[in-house]
Amino acid sequence: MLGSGRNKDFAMDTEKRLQKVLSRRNLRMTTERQEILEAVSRMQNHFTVSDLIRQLKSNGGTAGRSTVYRAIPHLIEAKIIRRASMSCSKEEQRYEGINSLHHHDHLTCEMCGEIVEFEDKEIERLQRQVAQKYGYRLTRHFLELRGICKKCQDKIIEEAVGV
Amino acid sequence: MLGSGRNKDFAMDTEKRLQKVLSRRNLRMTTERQEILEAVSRMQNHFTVSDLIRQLKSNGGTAGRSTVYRAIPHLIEAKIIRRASMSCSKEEQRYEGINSLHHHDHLTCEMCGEIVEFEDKEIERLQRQVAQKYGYRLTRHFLELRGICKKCQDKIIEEAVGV
DNA sequence: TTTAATGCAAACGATTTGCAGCGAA
DNA sequence: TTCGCTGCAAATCGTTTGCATTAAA
Repeated sequence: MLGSGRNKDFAMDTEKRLQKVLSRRNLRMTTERQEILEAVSRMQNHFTVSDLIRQLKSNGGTAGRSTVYRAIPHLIEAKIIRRASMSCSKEEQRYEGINSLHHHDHLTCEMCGEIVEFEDKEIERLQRQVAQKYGYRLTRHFLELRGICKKCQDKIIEEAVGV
Repeated sequence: MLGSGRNKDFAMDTEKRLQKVLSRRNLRMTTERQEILEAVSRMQNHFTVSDLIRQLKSNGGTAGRSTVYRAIPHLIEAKIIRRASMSCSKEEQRYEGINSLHHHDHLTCEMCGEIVEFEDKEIERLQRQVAQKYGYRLTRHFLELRGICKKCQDKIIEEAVGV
């Protein structure tokens, strides 16, 4: 039941999907929310709320900061964006657009901040297996690997050896 | 008995490790930091800074909130505690004591908040494999599965069916 | 003695909220 | 005409920081 329904949702364009989520709760599609959608569609990689607002303003948008914040839960529910990093508390939350069914997790370099996106079906299968083992129905997962990328490893070695 | 004996070992062991981390940076072991260690050793599961302070105060400690916050990075560096949850944005950060080398991840119920700790060597092997594939040296990972536990699933069904 | 550590209160910064006017349905 | 939506400013709240004082080493 979930499968084909979800595919259909993804085929719908983002405005329609947001519309659907909104009307399900008797909420309204406004010009501000359209501006926000437009800005999201223009964002390339990961972005913060501040990034999004900058994009929105530079495109003539007038929506305010709190309006953007108020829109985010709906955008997430409509699967238009998702949280992109589990970064710890105080940092500004990062988001990313979802433009396909292609799910991925992140591998972050702790020195330079480079982010590699990866997908591992086997890890996801094992996650479902773990949830099942404890009687849980899995709704989502957060996986972020952190490490040191090749370049930064080289940099460390250079500094140590002095070459 | 066993309990207090373990606490003592934990306390002795941890004090040494903290000492080492501190002196490496020319920092000092103070009575407040000992109080905090003591409180950490008394915490059972996951805890917030507020929980920790409550424990500390109830045990006669006098260390203030900012002192606890200032101690946390050192406790983490000494591998005495670690972050326990990827809690999103505003929630108070959760920590947990590390009393053995036994590593685990978390499976959280999104309705009742129950947390199951699990360990999956195979998932960890695959994570290392992913990091290697991109030339990264893995330093750590954050994995949190979220879902609905069996009890809450039953509750949902009861409410829907009206039994 | 030196200088890190402490408690307090004020500051921070991302996010949320109260409110009075505005606008979609 | 409804109510939900908006911008604004003020409020939250976990966390950090400045400062004068205290206390390890």
